[in-house]
Amino acid sequence: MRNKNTDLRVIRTKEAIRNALVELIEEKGLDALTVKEITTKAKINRGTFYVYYQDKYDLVNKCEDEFFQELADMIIENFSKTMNEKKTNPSVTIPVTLVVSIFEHIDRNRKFMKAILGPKGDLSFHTKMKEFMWKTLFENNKFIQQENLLVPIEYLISYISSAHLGVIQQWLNSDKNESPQEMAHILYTMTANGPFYAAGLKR
Amino acid sequence: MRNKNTDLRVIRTKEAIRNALVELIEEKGLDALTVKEITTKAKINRGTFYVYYQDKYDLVNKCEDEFFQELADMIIENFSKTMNEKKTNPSVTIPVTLVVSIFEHIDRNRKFMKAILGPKGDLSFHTKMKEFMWKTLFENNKFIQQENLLVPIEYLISYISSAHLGVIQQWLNSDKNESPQEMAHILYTMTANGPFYAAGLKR
DNA sequence: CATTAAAACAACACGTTGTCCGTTTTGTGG
DNA sequence: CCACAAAACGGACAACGTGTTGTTTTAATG
Repeated sequence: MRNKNTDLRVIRTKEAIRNALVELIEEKGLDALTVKEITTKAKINRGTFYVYYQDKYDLVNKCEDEFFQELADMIIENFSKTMNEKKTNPSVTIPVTLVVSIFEHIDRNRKFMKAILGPKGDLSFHTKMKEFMWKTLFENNKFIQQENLLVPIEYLISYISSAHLGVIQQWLNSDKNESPQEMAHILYTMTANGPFYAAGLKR
Repeated sequence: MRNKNTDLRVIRTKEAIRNALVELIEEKGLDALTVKEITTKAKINRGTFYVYYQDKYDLVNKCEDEFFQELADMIIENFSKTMNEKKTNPSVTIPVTLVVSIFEHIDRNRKFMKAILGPKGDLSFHTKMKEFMWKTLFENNKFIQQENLLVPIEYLISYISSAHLGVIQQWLNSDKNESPQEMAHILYTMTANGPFYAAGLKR
């Protein structure tokens, strides 16, 4: 019995397709690129593309889903690891190490992320990212007490998740390449104390 | 000599095209819709579309540019008006009334804005909005002193503009319909004191 | 009501799409 | 190392949207 997932030809073809996709998104945008262009750049037969994907949107969705699956797996692993560290060093806080891990995972997929989150990328991925951040960072915790809120919760959610996504996009486009640790600290400074504080307008 | 801008047929045709565009963005998204679908829904001949627009992207760009032009005009008017009020009542602050006016202008174009900023809208418009907000709110002012910054300025910019855009999107999708005044206050609370403060986590 | 521009109509070549074939190449398990 | 299943190929197909053009019909305006 042969295995589709280990056949080198399959791996090679799929990789070529995905690399071509990322390049073409950067070059001319997801909307404008065609299946024909993908297969030409990937140097494969156009018919072969349709063996693995229905169309270009099926392709990007599968890439995106894969990213989120790995991210979710990583977070579960990170969570249990942090809990163990907490036993010996109780000062470790989960959210901080979690944010660092998320930035590390984004960094591992930097090319893809830069393309898909860039100005010619996939709008629906933005929404997926915001939803994912919200679910992961705020679901199942007791940080937010409804009765203490000074603003409607849906605006608080939108504010934080959009702000974080915006910072991630900026990070991907910057050349300075701050470390995941630095990025987590930057985000914490602005979210905990407010952008005005971070701008030096308040104390 | 006939005037293209007053001929009722021209006005009717252009309006039908733009209404059809908004509806189709909501229905199936900007990427997926075709010129043929626009003209069918607008009940005009497909050839007529090309008299006024090169393609669907030319159409959305012209709609977007029109929105920004009106917004810019409104802001200039609002600015001089606020300066006059300031003479009799010095407590009036420019940024607050400006944000209120911006929300009012978005509200006047609510259908279009909801579609174009929605999950199937135009990604490049998001960028345009962030750039516009930044230019309008922070250009030519001395709010931010570089030397006082606790985080790199580009991340501060990205954080604030993305957060604000996210709140606007949430507002467009909500049914509760907060007033522009309420929205300006909500945004101020979160930006001045920070999201954590707005969440009741700090004092 | 006559004038004249706008809109409708029809037909065109062109490119992409998605889906077929049958054929050739190639990696893998025995 | 070899046989073979599977993968990749090359080509063909109808269907569809695109952008353009030339002609006819319609309707706003003075």
